[in-house]
Amino acid sequence: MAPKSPIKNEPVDLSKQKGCTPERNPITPVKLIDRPQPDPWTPTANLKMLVSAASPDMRDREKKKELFRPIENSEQSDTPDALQYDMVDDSTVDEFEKQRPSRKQKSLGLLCQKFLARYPSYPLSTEKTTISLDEVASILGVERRRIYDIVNVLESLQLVSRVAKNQYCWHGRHNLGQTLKTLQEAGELQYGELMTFFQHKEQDLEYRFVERKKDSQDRLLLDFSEPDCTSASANSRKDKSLRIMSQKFVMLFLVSKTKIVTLDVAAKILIEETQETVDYSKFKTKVRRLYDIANVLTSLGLIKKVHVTEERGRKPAFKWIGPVEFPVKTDEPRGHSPISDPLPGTQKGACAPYQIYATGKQRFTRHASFSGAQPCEGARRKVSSEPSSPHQERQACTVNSDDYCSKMINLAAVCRQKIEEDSGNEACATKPTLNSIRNPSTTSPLPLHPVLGDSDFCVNPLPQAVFPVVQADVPSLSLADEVSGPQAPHPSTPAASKTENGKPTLLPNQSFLCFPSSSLFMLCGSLQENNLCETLPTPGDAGNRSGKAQAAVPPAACQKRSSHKCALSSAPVDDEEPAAKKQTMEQSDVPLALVVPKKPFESPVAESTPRSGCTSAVHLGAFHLDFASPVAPEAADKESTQEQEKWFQNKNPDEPSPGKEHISQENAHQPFLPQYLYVQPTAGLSSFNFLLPANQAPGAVSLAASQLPSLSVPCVMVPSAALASFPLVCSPTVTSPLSPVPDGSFSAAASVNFSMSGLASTTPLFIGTTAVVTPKVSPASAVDPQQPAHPALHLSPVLARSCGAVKPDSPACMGHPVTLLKLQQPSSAPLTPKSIRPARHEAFFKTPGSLGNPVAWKKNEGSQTRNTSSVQRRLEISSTSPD
DNA sequence: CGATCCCGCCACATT
DNA sequence: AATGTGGCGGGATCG
Repeated sequence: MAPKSPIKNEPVDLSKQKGCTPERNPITPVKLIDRPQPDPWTPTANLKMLVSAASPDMRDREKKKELFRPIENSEQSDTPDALQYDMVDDSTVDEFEKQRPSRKQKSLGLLCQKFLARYPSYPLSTEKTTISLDEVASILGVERRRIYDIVNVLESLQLVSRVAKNQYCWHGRHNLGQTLKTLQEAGELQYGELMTFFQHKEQDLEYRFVERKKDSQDRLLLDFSEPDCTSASANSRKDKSLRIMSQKFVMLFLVSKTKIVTLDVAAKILIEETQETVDYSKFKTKVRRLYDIANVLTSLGLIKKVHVTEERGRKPAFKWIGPVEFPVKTDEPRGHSPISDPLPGTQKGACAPYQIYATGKQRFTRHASFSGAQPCEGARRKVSSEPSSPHQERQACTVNSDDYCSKMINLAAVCRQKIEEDSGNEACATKPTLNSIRNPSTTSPLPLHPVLGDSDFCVNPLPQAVFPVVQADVPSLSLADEVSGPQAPHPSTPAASKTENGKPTLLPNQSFLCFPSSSLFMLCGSLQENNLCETLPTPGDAGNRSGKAQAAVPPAACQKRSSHKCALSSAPVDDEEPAAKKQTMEQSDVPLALVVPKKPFESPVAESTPRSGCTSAVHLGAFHLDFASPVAPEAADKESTQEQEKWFQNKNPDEPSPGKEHISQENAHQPFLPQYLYVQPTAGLSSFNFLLPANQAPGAVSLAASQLPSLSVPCVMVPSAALASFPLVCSPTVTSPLSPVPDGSFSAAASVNFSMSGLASTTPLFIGTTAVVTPKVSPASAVDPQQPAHPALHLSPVLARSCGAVKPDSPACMGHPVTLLKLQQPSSAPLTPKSIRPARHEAFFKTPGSLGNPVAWKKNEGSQTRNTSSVQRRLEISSTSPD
């Protein structure tokens, strides 16, 4: 085997440890050749070579479809093949060149495969494999930096853990299921609810993500990190974004119904507050990182590349092919649950180990698992970091509170200002920007986009498919099940169909259900729960309960980790405590979404289609688009890039974009709208456009109750999550109009409402057409981190109340949620979305139309029609109450 | 030309 | 200060 195909060898370089300049000249074959030759071949080296060589080849082959998975077991097997290939290929010099380490050969994905090939997927529990970064780097012939990329991702999934300085401990996939479960739970908690509920789109998801992201993400991260790597926690902030991003990214998949996530969307979601910076460049950077992560995940056989075709075009996306939900959390683990089918390939082995694992320990509580899981590291790091914890924790409750708070505060301040200013004008638009910036920013998908956005949003398509899908998925989760099951069963869909003209599906969407989402529970606290349950038909009480439990649990779990930190985040959550409030507060965001579009679980149909990726994919795409293109109105023409940039950078074309951060505020201030306010979010991606009727003043609040019902529908369309954050003011008038807006109009909506009245307390409302919003942000005034937005679906009642009543301090939150629920349900049929829906739809449609916004609207309309339908729009209201 | 993403500078963290 | 980590984004490749 002499063949050391130089080329290949080169990369490999047995030689040495990092020292070897890996390849500064990758290209030049000569050098390559030289290097390799000189080196003595060690067995390892050969292996390396082989592997490296093979990998590419293999990869190519497989590439066609799936990625790899090949290697795992077999280093050996690969080798042979590799050799052969090499031999053949290499035979000639030319070939060398060819093969020369093309980019592909150097790809992170390939590198990761090589890396993984070195270790058993399911190592014996007893043995512990330590990984030396330097060693691996040298073996694989890459710079250490690259290894970090791989290891960080693996660490996020707990496949490895850092033991010490250059040392990592290989755990293998034993815990993978657990980890994924945990992530799923975490994701659900944070975003999940929405997601679940919302079938449609990911918009929701996105929103949620965005919104919540901050908090939750952080939390999650913390949690994980703590357990695993404490360092993270200890580390400061910066912490390994890659790790965090990886977890978040995975969470997106796990929470996603479709299991398909486009890069755009993911990037948006992941962009955290970043506020200021938000520009396009940031987005690009995020995308780059996602590619890195995706490559590793692909190598792990957890995802695969796919393309989502949208109207506009196809977007790159990734589909989760790893184990899918672990529906039941608890039980599954044990047996082997099948968590799923893991990978298509052979991997099955995994299962076995899995089982074992499960048996072994921790599985009980998922939470526990986390915490328990990593021994080594946790210990180490934690120790270090811990100290401060108490302190932090406290705040933690607030969670990130600092950040949050600050943000909130800022927002509030901004809002106020705006309001004031606006007041002058009258309309008060709030400014989304702030929020957006901070948190949510990322997301806002705006409907407005000329191009995509709306339509996507609207989701025309989705409706049917989506729902079904959702349902299907949802069930898996206990919460979901509960909720959905009971409530919505059929109604929605059918009803929907009826109602709407053409789109039945839409209806479903539109209709909202009240779910007792986990969050709800939380929010409601004990009180709520009951109500909820009652309201909802819930099929199974148990279900509900479970739901609750879950809800409660998860957080706890997350937090659980021994670490204090965890506590922080989770703290509120803990079931134990009565402090429902706290929880609520903290999570407020999350839970909020009370109302959800219904989904008929049961409908078989839906199930059947569940995954239809297409649909979902589409949706996603749409979302993406939105995000991406948020550009919207303004930039429509411009290139995408530019557009994007604009978005990010410019908030509004019209408006000057101030500086980054502040800008948003400024924007808010701006009086723009004569009639409507258009707000673009600065923050990154999200660009939202809001149109608010200027007319109404904040006073609108009045609407409240009475309007509620009606309102819900009409007014606002808020696409992005971002919106959520913003406080909106509705104009009463608008609402009233429920009427007619042409559907076509798009999602965009008009929002309206609210008066935040002042803002003082301001409760921010969010209205999402589709989505929802989670208003985490909302707290305009108060800003508590906690506050939660409640997603009220309906907003109406809630809103009204909240608005009116809203008091920041008061625990309104709790109340709100409840209210909401009631509202919907009140009708006996919660479901009856039908009746409602129609109205809403119209309203929505009309609204926009009526609103007519400027450019944005136009664009939107043109592009799509959002369909009203689509999403149901939910309004969410967040009341922020604060404190 | 857009999608990917390698490469390695450089800042920050840890030792 | 040295070394470990890893954010980040320019710009090369790929398709």
